[in-house]
Amino acid sequence: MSAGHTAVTTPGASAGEPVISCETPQDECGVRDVLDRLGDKWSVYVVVELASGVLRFKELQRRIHGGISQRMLTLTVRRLERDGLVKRTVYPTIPPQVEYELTEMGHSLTHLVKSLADWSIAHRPAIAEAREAYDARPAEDVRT
Amino acid sequence: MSAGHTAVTTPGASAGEPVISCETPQDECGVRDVLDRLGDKWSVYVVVELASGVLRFKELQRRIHGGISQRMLTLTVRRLERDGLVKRTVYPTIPPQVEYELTEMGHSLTHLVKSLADWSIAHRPAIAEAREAYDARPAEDVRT
DNA sequence: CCGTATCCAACTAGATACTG
DNA sequence: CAGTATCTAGTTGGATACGG
Repeated sequence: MSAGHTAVTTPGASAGEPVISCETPQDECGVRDVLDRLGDKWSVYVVVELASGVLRFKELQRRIHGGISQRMLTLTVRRLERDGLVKRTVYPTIPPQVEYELTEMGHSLTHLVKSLADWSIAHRPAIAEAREAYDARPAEDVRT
Repeated sequence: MSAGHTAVTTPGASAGEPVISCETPQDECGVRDVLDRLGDKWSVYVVVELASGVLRFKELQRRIHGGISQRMLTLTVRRLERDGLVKRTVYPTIPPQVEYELTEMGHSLTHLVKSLADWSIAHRPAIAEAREAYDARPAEDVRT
């Protein structure tokens, strides 16, 4: 609670009262920070996989189903490590062995990821429906 | 609760127990859906501004401080409209007038945005510290 | 006023090859 | 095993000009 101010009221009401307000609107109360971290293609996958325990590089790569390349996995874990969300441990053995695990802060992020997942699952049908309705309309259907 | 299964345990513990598990790991319990929607540069800003009420196109553009272009604002509100998060109302007047507002679903999203903001604000100092520590190290400091 | 169309710059990500 | 280097393709976003 040091930077920026955030306030909410019940969002069920259509509009009128402020739901989110920031003293520094430029950086959106800092939401942008998290989004930049989670918005890329692979970070969330890595966090989710590491949520259940320590993993080595190759094992981590195998578990990510989309088929992440070595390069992208390296970039992703490096970013997460730099932000203090992932701890990287190198054992100078032959062959080399590197282990990755979430830090405390990284684990706290899994809460957010779960919230996102829950919201997504809950609203997926509604979103799919909205998309179909939108895509199916005659293109001049933009009146009130 | 129709697609995918999600489960959590307390994430304070270092590791071991599953924190998040999915039956369809490929799409990460659907987190990817939300992230794709919120991960772009402007969606969150639009949602935040609309959270406090109905706005016209130009007014919306003015309120977004990063200086969003007409093009990007159009693309962003169209995506949000297509997903059923934003309602677009056209008054066929001269000059034309278009109003944007959050739908119920859109308002429920502001909860998530607030969670993201809170987490970001709470951990921003720790992240900044981690980055400095990471950037300041001698580049061969990768031992245990 | 509210867009759409076009062009262009920047960034992201994949494939591949090579190293300690 | 765990990367790094390089090259290339695809996507995103900004600037600008024009249309209803």
